[in-house]
Amino acid sequence: MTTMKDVAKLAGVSVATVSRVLNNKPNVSPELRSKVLEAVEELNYRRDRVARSLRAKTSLIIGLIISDIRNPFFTSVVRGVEDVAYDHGYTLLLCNSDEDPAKERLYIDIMLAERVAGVIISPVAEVDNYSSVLLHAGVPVVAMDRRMRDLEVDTVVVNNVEGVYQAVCYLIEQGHRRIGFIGGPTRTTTGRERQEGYQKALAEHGLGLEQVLVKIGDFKQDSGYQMACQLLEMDDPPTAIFTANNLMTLGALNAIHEKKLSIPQEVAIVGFDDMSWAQSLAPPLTAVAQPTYELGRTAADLLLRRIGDPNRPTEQICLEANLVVRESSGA
Amino acid sequence: MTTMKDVAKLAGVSVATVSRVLNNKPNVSPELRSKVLEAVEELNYRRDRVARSLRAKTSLIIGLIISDIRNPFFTSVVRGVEDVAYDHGYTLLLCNSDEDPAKERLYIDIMLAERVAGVIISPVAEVDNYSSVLLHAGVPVVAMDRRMRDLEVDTVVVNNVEGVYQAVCYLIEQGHRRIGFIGGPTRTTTGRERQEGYQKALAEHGLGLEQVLVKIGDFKQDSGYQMACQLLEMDDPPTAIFTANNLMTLGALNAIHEKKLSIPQEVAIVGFDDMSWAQSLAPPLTAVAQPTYELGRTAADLLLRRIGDPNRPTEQICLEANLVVRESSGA
DNA sequence: ATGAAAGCGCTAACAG
DNA sequence: CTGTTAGCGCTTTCAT
Repeated sequence: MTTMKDVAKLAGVSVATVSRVLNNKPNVSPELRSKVLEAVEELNYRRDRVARSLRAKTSLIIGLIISDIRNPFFTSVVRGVEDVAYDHGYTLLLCNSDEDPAKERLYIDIMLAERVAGVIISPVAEVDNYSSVLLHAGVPVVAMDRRMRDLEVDTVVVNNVEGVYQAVCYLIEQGHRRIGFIGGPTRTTTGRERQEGYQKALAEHGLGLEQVLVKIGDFKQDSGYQMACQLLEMDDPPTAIFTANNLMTLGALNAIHEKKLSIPQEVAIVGFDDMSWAQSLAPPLTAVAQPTYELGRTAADLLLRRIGDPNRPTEQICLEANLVVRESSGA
Repeated sequence: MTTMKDVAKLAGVSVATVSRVLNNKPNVSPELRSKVLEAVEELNYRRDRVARSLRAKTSLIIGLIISDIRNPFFTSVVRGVEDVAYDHGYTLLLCNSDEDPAKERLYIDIMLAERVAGVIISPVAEVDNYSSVLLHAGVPVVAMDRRMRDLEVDTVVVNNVEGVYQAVCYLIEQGHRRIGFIGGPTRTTTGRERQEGYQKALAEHGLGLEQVLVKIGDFKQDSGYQMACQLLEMDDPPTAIFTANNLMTLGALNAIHEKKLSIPQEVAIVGFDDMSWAQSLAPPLTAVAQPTYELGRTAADLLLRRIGDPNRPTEQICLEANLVVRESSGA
């Protein structure tokens, strides 16, 4: 492995000069600069990022802590983050908290130990967030998809309330009066805000909130299935169901198919999060589309901007979601 | 930030002893060990992984280079890798080569610069692989999903030939004689092997290979759509189509739906890779299921074993795929 | 504008 | 069994 010392020797300069050139610092004469660059080329020198990180007290790594890497929603988000990071020379340290606070904590400690340049996190819970240790250590943090309470951080989320509100209004306009809701954990802002959108739509149309129609799942496929079964097995089942994320939608669809109910005639369904296969479903799924890739890009942008200027005021960005009407919601 | 020096001072020992305790080295008396542990606890000390990496010449990071993070196939694979890595204290440096050799190269250089403990890669191409520089630098490498030629590395792949063979045989048994094939890039082993399975099935049933029925895409959704359109617009279109990965299957389905052809009556379809939404499609999709999560776990296992013993003979593992028959392939 | 030199926090000889 | 010490490769004062 060639080091800066080798480069310096070949170029006939000091290591300090090599470092200056490599970091695009001023105060290097053009001649020496090109000499160094030549030597770098000739030796095929690759700067050691670990040594750089130790000395500079920060790395070229961005930590990304998400709650379920298997969810296609996050996949697209990760891609957005990666694209921006790549353009700026950063690489991603990917962590899967798996909705587990202990795992999230451990990963946050690792972020610190790896001296990452910053962290983008989709927090497991809204409060009691261990992310504060990152902030105290001076590590930039961006909350993505889910907000964090009591913590002054840059944030980018989707307008969940409005997205669900639109969808449920649409169902009501289609004539539905009993609309089941399969939500996510209330410890997350996404879980609570989506439920809020549901309640808002009902209230504005003078429909009472029936607690029995509200089921809370865990954003995973199986809970969508379980909750849908509960709804459909009621004496007076809902004529429509809204599912608060993509995986639970899939689970609910399985339940509906299993019971051989026709969509949307016997039960209509609208899901949060539009996926690439939504239009190939039977029937094509009406869904609330969120700008997933943009969410990732925006989070990375916010982080990079804060890394560049740690003292700028924090920013809260809310991206809009929009309803894509297909056939599962009724004619 | 507290350092080992602080811990040593509080525990009344030398930094060497602290290091020994933290690394579970022998030759430390139980008393000192517990004293150190106490001090670590009290100071809430977190070892600096960067300094450790610089000195130890290796990090606790595993590099993961895949070709498309947005493909749900890789998502599940990543999860498998992550689970194993997490259990062993490693974290993942995630890189998305995007099927771009230049990006793959750049990421490989970064792996070296970050002194990763090892790299799991799903190579963009079978030959001319830059991964050799990793090997030369002594960095353990595992090829995953796709093989690398001319390079002696641990490898874990899926039995593509057999998987496709089964599927195409099934279609033939259903009475199909003209079966279209939408394949992947021939620079990848997955692309070539899946085509091989198709040809093998035809040959064994005495059916000639019609080049006009073989279309090569790029494993992305749009190419599945384009190629399916080409097939369906022929004067004498195939009565069945096999698509060589999940995204192209989605694209082909869109083409079929657009042309209002009924599945499987007017055209049957079978895809490679079984996804969670396959059974919710219209009609439920017959697919070749690969053990994606297991693929990731196995790759991580192989890598960890090589890190533990760099001189062990390389291992080639082939996981089996199996056909899941649903309705899209005909009665 | 350039170079010499002092560490960043840790591990691993080496010495005792 | 324990401590002292010499770096790992780089960035960054501080002189010049």
